[in-house]
Amino acid sequence: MVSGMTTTSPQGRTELLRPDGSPVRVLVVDDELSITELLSMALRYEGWQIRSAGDGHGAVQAAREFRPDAVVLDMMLPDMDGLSVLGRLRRDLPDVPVLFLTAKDAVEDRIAGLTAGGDDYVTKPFSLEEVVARLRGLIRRSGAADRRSDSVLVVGDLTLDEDSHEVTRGGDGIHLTATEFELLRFLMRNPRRVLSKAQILDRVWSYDFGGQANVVELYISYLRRKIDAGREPMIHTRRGAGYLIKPATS
Amino acid sequence: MVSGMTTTSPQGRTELLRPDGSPVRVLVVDDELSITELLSMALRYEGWQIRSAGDGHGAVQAAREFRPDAVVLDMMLPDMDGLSVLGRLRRDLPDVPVLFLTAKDAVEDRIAGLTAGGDDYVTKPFSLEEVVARLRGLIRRSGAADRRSDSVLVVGDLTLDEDSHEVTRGGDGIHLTATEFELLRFLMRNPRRVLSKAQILDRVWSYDFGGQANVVELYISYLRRKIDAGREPMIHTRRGAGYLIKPATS
DNA sequence: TGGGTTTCTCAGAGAAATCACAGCTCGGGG
DNA sequence: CCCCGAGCTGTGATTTCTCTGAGAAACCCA
Repeated sequence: MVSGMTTTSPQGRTELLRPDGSPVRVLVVDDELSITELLSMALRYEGWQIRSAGDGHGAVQAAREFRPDAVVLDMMLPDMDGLSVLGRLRRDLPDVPVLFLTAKDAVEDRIAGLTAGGDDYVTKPFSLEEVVARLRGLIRRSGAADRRSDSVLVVGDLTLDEDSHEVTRGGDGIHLTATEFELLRFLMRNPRRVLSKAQILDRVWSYDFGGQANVVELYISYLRRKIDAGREPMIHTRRGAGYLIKPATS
Repeated sequence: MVSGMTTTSPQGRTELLRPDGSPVRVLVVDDELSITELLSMALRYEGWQIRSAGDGHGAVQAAREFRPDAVVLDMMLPDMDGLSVLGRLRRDLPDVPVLFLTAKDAVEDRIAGLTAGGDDYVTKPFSLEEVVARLRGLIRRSGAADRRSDSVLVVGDLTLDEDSHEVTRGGDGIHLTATEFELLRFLMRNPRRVLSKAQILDRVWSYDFGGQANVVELYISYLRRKIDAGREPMIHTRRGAGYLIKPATS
């Protein structure tokens, strides 16, 4: 394995690697076990190496020995407030990018200041696609990952830019809402693979979504109107199994 | 012998092996003995090494010493809830993929996040083919077995892709329904082997199927129309014994 | 606060898949 | 050569799945 290249995950997605070819390391800090579990699972699936901590002190200690390339940090920890944790993390790892997890009603301007340095944040409850995407962005921009693997997904004549959120089909710009964008990104990250409605719901909707399963059908319908409208369809239904996206010409 | 390759079993099926050539290990956890029995038998038949447990504590202990490559976990256990079991399993085996078994009507009540990490689930009552297929997928993707073993079954000029659910014969795409797909997959995983109607019924239909036995004949008929239509037949009847599939040229 | 946008529920229409049933075919033993 | 039982397949009823319109509620930005 050549050092610092991108390789292909079992899903056929490209994954980030460090310059020496070892997997990217991410530290997950949250006091709710179910959240660290959820995130660890999802991030491991990206091919990353994960360590988790349940409080501020654990986080600082773990950071010191694990030396992560990125940190996911809940702002509400039992023992220390988020800013203190951040300060101590930065003492050991000055350049590590941090993805903050905050409650929806948290003070926005506080966060705004924090993310000024290139960090980012998501509000709870989040969707896994969102967390993974932001984290990928942070790691990519921090330079921890070697290849400036580009942020554009391409399937056939359809493109999706994860940075600018621009989507085009056959050169024409297409406006998508946030949810539509997340759904399309998930599909495009798994081209030619059947994704069940349950999988989609798990990845694209927030982990506490308790609604009707047919939102997936609904959003697939929206996407088709925008992406496939009057063209060779790229989004296909596998009745009883799920949906998949693939280039029109095949 | 290259490490992590696939090899051919005495039956002619390709089976997953661990990098060191030893059989894949699977832990089955369910409190209903009939279910663990059923699964153990089916999975042993795959050439895998099986251990089973009837409750959460047993599962955790078994995982610790057996060190399985995958776990089949019923979400309804007498002593602990599924998430706790999962948490403890993950503490010892951070990367082990898990196939969850859930009641059909429990689907709404939050499977959330379960499939998030690349794990998967099936609802009870399940068909054995479904369980085996998902488990194979999980193990393949987890990297416990050879990563390059792709997901395409080939018999003669007939191919079946377990990821995209695409089926082709002589290069032509063929559309199959969910049940037809499962049936063909079972046949193709046992090429040149006679499979009795009872075996087929047991593997492809749910274990609580109570219908007429001639559904198998019916679906064989459907399959023939689609894959043998006007070609050298690949699906053959062994009167009084069952059916088998084999390459046309032989 | 107010209007446009987005998300989501609900429900009905329509399509597709599954399966029971029944009559027909075919192969092989006597 | 006939008969019987196993296997095949057409018909159609029923169930299940999917799509989508309509509208309510939440949200966002000015």
